[in-house]
This record gives sequence, C-alpha cells and structure tokens, in this order.
Amino acid sequence: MDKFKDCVIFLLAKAYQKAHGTFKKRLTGYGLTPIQHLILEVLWDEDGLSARTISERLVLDPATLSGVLERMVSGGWIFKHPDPEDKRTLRICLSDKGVSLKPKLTTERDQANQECLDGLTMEEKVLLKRLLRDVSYTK
Amino acid sequence: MDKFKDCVIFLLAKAYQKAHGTFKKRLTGYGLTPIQHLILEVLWDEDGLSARTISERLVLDPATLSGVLERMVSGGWIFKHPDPEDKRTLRICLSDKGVSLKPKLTTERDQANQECLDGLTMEEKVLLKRLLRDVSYTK
DNA sequence: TATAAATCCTTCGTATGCCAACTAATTGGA
DNA sequence: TCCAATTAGTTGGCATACGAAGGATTTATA
Repeated sequence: MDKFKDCVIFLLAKAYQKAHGTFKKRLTGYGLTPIQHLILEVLWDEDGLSARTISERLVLDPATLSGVLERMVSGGWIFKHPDPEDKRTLRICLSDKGVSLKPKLTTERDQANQECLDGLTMEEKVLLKRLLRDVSYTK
Repeated sequence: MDKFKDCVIFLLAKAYQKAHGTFKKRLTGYGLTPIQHLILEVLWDEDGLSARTISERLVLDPATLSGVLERMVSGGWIFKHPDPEDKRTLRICLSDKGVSLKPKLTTERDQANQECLDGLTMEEKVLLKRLLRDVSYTK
C-alpha cells in the first residue's frame, strides 16, 4: 500500500471505503444504506422535494437516484406523490417511519462520523473536512 | 450541500466521486477503468501475483476482484496462469500491452492526481494525503 | 492416514453509480 | 398556435463493491 501513499485517488477511495463501511454496518439493523440515509437527511430538512432537486443536493445522477428511491418506497421510508402542477415531477415525501426514526438515525450518523475521525485531533478533523470540500468543489 | 459540510462520510464520498470521475475520463481512451489501472500498477511492481495477494494489496474484496480480472483478460491486459504448485491459486501476469502502456498510463495517473489537488497548496496536498492515510489505516 | 479445517477463487444477490437513450410533459419561440 | 427545445424521470448497459455460499484443493490434526 506504501506504493500508493502519494496517489490521492487511491487514498480517497480507501478512506471513502472505510467511512462507507463503518456507516453501513451501523445502518444494517435499520434496513437502510448510507445513501438512503443521506436522502432521508435531505428530506428531514425539507420534505416533498422533487427527485431532481434531491439529485442536485446530493450530487447524484438521476438514474442512480431513481433506483434508490424505488427501494426506499419498498422499504416504507418514503412515498412518491405526482405533482399536480407538473405531471413530470415527483414529490418525494417521508413516511411516518421516515420521520420517527430521525433521532436514532441522526445519532448513528454522528457516531459513524466520529468513528471515522477517531485518530485525528480536533484541528485535523476540521482541516480534513475543509480540504475535502476544496477537492470536491474545485471547478 | 452546506447541510453536509460537517459530515465527513459525505465529504469523502463526494471527493472520491470527483477524483474517480477525473481519472475515469482520462482512461476511457485506453479502454481501462480506474480500478483496472490500479491492478496494473500492482503488477508493474511485481508481476505474477496471485489474485489473493492483489486483493490484499488493494484492500479489495476477492469477489469484486474476480470480475475485474476477468474483464482485464477480455481486454487483453493480463493472463491467468494456474499455479503448478497450488492448483487453487491463479498467477496473474501482464500481457505485452499491459507492460508497454505503463509509461503513458503512469503519466495519466500523475496528471489525474495533480488535477484532483489543483486548488491546494503544496502543504495542503501533503497534509491531505497524510490525513487520508490516517483515516484509512486506523483500525 | 482419514477427516476436519483452512485457503483460493467463483457465483449469486443486492446496491450503488454513471452514460445514453427513451417517454411523457412543459415551455418557448416563430 | 403549433412545433422545437427543454425538462423530469425511467430503463438498459456496464462496472464496481461486498456478503454469503459453494466447489476445488491443500493443510492440519486426531
């Protein structure tokens, strides 16, 4: 692995792999995946968004989102309501389950985040997040 | 996205997404993917490794690797040689194509890495890589 | 030495993830 | 107003990813 210590693409892949795996394990008991959790977070912030808007907020391909939303409907987390104003648009709405599990799921996310940053000092944590934002948002 | 500015899992996912996409674009002309390129790098370092060893060096599930290797055989990048000493083991060997494209592909990787870190100062680049290693390798 | 345990790889199932192409619906412009 | 361009979402194709289970082989042990 030393071979890749300067390859930021590899390092990002592995750090992401680790973080994703950590969160995934915490969520299995809920029948939820990390990406599905992320969608819930967007909806907790603002319910009834269109699929398009969710895909923009999460920087996720609409084609990817389509399948995820379908599985979340099957899992009883959300509903799809056709928009009466614009028949092309779907309004994605939280189910009772999706609303009521917010506190527990938010805790899981916070703990997973802490777990991922376990070995870092407070300054390093802040710095890492800043640098990751820079990498993501550049151009 | 502001909503996720403190969620390192999200930030890692998006930074990885960006880096992966950047590298992927550079490789499409070669008919190669980022993960396949990574496997070539391991083999450039030491040819004839077993699939098991490759999966360990890249921290990649053997089940995932199996399919990737098969596609790399189809693409003419590698060969699979059964090990005469141990019939369970496959020795993965570079093809002429896999060997001869090393210089060009290495350049592409280097440029992709630079591109990903474009907005950062030299200090930040070093720091980011160090922090990512810490995140990955912390048990 | 016969059998249990471990190892190597593959296959299956499920879930991202993206691109390209497609349908349906809406909007814009001549 | 009518048709072209745009927009929303889905589908199909391909490529990771991982867990679980299975087949073939090798090793360890009773």
